[in-house]
Amino acid sequence: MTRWYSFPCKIQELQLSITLVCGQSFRWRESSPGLWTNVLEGKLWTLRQDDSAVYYTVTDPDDASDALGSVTHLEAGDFSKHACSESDDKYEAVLRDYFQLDRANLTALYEHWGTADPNFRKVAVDFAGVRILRQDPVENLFSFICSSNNNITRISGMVEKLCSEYGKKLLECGGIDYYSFPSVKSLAGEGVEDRLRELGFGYRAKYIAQTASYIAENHSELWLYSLRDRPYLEAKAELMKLCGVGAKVADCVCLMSLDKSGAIPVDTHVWQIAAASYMPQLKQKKSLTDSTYQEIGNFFRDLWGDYAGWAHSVSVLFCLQAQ
DNA sequence: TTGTGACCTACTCC
DNA sequence: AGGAGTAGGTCAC
Repeated sequence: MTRWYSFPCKIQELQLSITLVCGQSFRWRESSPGLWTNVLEGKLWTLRQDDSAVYYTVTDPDDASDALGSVTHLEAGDFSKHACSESDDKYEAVLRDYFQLDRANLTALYEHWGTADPNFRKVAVDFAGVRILRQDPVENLFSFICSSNNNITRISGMVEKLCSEYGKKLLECGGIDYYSFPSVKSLAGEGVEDRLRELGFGYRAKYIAQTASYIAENHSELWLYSLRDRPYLEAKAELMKLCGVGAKVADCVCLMSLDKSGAIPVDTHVWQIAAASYMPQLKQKKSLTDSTYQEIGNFFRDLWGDYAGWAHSVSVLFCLQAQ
């Protein structure tokens, strides 16, 4: 029997429907209306929320008693039939960490950004509760190496292939196999580049294989995690030594898995936003140079403050919606 | 330093 | 039907 847990959480602090699919993580699926499913820390999670709480189930493949009780799917009205326990401390701690609920008060941050920036205030109306996730650095890094010059649909498919090809199968549920994200070591194996080429990764196949080999030979996965304890610019410089990791991807990893809340990935959208609404002098620039890249990041950090990277993600949503 | 073009693929548009 | 254009960049001149 699947057990549902819950903890109190206002929608202004966390909106799952936007946060989970706005291009931070490429693995969350809406397995049934209002239910979000993904693998986290080797377990299968399904989340749901209402105005006042987040509800969740966890299936641990190592726990035999769980194996048959997975729920990624509910018929209408099913939810009320499930008993809902208050919470399980260790599971709740995983989610609180992933959503950074104890790190940042989003309501206060929106207030701060809106006060500092009238443009932000307009955006915030439509996009409450958008948070930066605290992702696993390995998954975050390799997913965003896939993102270059690419679209979200294809990126998601590539990440899925990475998992089914090189990850570990955790369990099957509702006819779907769920995998862990591959380790650096498994991506550093023989023939990975050729295989990824076959799977349609294009030139990113080389980036993935080389980056994995480089980390496996010169560092370790722990090294990647340890960048959480280094200053922003140092962590970014380290990441940019990796093949296929330029300024934008490095900033994505800094922001989304290495705790650098001020990192601003300047992609084509951010460049457009900056030129259109904040820095008109950029309109005459033909391309995004290194110095312009830095100039844009510094501008927004100055405007929005320490959590500028978080505010930036909300603004990008507005830009995408406007298209 | 800044500017250009190539790089893989899949999907959209005409 | 099929070619051009493009999508949350990076690397090499």
